[in-house]
Amino acid sequence: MPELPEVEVVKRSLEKKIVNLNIKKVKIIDGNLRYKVNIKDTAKLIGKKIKKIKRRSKFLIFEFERDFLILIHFGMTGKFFFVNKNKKKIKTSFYYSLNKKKDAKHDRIIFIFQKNQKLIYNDIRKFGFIKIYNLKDYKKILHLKNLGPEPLKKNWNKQYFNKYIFGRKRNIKDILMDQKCIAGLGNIYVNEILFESGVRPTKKVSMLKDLEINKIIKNTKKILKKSIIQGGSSIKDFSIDDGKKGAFQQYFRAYGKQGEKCSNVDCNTKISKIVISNRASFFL
DNA sequence: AGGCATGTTACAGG
DNA sequence: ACCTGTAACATGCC
Repeated sequence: MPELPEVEVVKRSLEKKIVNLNIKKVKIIDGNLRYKVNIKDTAKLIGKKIKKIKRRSKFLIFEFERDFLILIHFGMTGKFFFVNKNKKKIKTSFYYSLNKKKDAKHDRIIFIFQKNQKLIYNDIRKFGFIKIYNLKDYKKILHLKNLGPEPLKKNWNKQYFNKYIFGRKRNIKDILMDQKCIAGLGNIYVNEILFESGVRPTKKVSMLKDLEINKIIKNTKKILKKSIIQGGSSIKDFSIDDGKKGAFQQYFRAYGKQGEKCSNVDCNTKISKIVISNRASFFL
């Protein structure tokens, strides 16, 4: 799925397209996402205007006037297409085939606005979800309740991290993947952050040196910021506005690089791949 | 054919 | 109650 940088890029793209548009109709083609989407729920949105789009971790939040909000998670393969007034279809996310017919096969939910503008939620594997909540229940949303700090905010810092890992026995990779510790990282960025920091993913958090912790904190921010500027990563194919592609994948130093020579100066070691907690991990 | 894939969460056991 | 590890979800690609 989209990790934090990709979701942020989608958020910025959608802000320019759908804020202040009124929902005229919601079409459910296949509501069997991670959580069932019902007509009864989507009917509440008819006639409502999207006032604001927010991001928390890998979640997107559309806020409507007064009463409702929708919470969106892309799972592994969720994405949006926006169809504008000229019927031009613009993808705002990643991971799809180059075959348009195949693509349309996975359109799941369609939000229709005035003048035939549409926002299409497309999801191959259907791990993603769209949930509707009352705005007043914001604080009760379980998905958001237990999330750790945003990596780009000040509360992702050494003091917090030291406190979090104190007494824990897990390895650093699992800890960074854990959304309760830090929200928004996934397998790709955790691999990149640890590689950049020179810390093996298998290292127990109790064994981390002060210097390593500093590097991990600093590189989290550095790598995520750079990726957002680059328009996120595109593993399959990814375009934001007007078919521009995310470009951060060309800066990957670890993810998917098994067997390749390390990119550090004067380093001839090949990158190896192992599986940790069922996820591929790349390191020296 | 079998393994793998950018993720979350329900559940079981300590 | 907290901490940790594992399986499950659905689909396509190599």
